[in-house]
Amino acid sequence: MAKVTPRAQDYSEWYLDVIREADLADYAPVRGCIVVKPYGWAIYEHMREFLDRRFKETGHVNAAFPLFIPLSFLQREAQHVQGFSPELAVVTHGGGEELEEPLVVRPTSETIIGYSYAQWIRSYRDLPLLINCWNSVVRWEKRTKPFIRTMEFYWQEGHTAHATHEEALEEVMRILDVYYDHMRADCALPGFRGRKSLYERFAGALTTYSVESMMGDKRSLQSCTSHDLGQNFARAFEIKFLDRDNTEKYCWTTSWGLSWRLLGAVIMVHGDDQGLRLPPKIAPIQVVIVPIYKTDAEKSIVFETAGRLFQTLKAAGMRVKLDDRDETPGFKFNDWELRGVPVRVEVGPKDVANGMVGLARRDRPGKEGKSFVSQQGLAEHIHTLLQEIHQSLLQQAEHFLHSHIRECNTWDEVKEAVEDGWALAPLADNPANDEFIRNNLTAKTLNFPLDQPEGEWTCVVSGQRVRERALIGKSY
RNA sequence: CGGGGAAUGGCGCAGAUGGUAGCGCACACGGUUUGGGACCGUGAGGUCCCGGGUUCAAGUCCCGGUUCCCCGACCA
Repeated sequence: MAKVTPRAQDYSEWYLDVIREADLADYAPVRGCIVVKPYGWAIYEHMREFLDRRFKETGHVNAAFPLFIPLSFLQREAQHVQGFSPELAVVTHGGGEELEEPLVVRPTSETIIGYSYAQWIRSYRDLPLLINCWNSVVRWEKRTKPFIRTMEFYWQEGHTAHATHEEALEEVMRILDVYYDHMRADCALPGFRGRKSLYERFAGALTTYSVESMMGDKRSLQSCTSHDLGQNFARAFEIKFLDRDNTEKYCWTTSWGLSWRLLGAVIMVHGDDQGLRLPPKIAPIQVVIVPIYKTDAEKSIVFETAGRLFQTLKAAGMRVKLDDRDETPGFKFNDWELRGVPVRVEVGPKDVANGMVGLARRDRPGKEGKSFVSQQGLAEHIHTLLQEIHQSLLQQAEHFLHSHIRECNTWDEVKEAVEDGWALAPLADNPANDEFIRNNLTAKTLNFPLDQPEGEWTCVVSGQRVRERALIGKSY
């Protein structure tokens, strides 16, 4: 009766099965694109609300910029165009006529936003300019996977301009922390903040920072990025300001993004053989109440209690659903487990008589996660339980992550480590080393974690003395 | 973009040797059920991925294309 391929049997099949069975998304009739169904979108919406709040708390405002970008804009920044050219969707015709200048469907908006910023910014008083956009972008990807890599994907992209490099750097790190906190506090996803290697940095950036997450198959997912763009885009788009000293200077800009791929990470990190396991904060339904009855008489008393509990939990601010479908309890249990609902409340005739309810927590399988508790104080109880479930999911993921990272000091150790996780190894930040890794392993440099042990070691590739270790692993 | 699989009802699949499609689940209706994916009966649902070709006849054979999955290269 299993509808979901066991995770251990075929991780990729399992992932696709969960997406289908939990009703998150469908394939679209266009290659590499997906249709996100209401349940999947609801999760994304919650993630978005939390992030948006954090952006606003740190002084950012939202705005919108065009989907189409003149091709020439992309070409103004040499590295940028080189990096993105292979994956551009280009519009050459409109209204039945060939366009004078092709329009690019935005792969990211640095260029078109740079154009506006150049017009908006005149004085140091206009800085910093802190804008975020919720939109979708298009990249002509060769190989796609729902949520993880789609040709069109929804995300947010932040773009800021500052008077000094120091301020820009502060912004880059502030956002990296916003992402990191969002991942942990809202999505129960641990990860490593770090600097991308020069080889892996964003096309056009001075430095790129990322959070790397470990999926259930021990491959890495770059969950988000925050870029120090230096003055590269400011020079390309003439984003200048008159400083206090009455001299004209180029701005220092940043950009940063987090996409719906993070939802893919939530599925991959927390899901199990029963299906999805959602962190309570982003679960569209946090508590489901399943009534249990045989006769009509039982039905009516059970529903009376279930309805009352529903109102109580709702009034306590929880997203709760009373499942009144005409299905057997067993069916409903499995159904909601598949959809990852964190807490299930079971109300049967015995419970009504005893003033109790059955409680099942999704983070623990089977009987282990089941208990019976009093209807008195149920809201408080579940409120605490939801927090516990969040912590438990985070801890499980963290344990998995840390137990699959190995400190390595030689190339042979790295080679072995990436077969079952990530290596943390001394590495010189030189593109030649990245290429060596990519050419000799099916792994790559993930990032140089911000938290580094003190010391000096020998680079596992070049033999140089270095003071930094990099995470190396297979990745999506 | 290279290599390998695959495409048949919503989902999962079966359809040697060519003869005009079937099963399980899901769906609709009726009844019996309901504390871990209930059962019986009745019923509805299919351009067999698309386009050509071979043939009296194509889900099946041939050619071309599209999409999906896996492994690489490339990228959030």
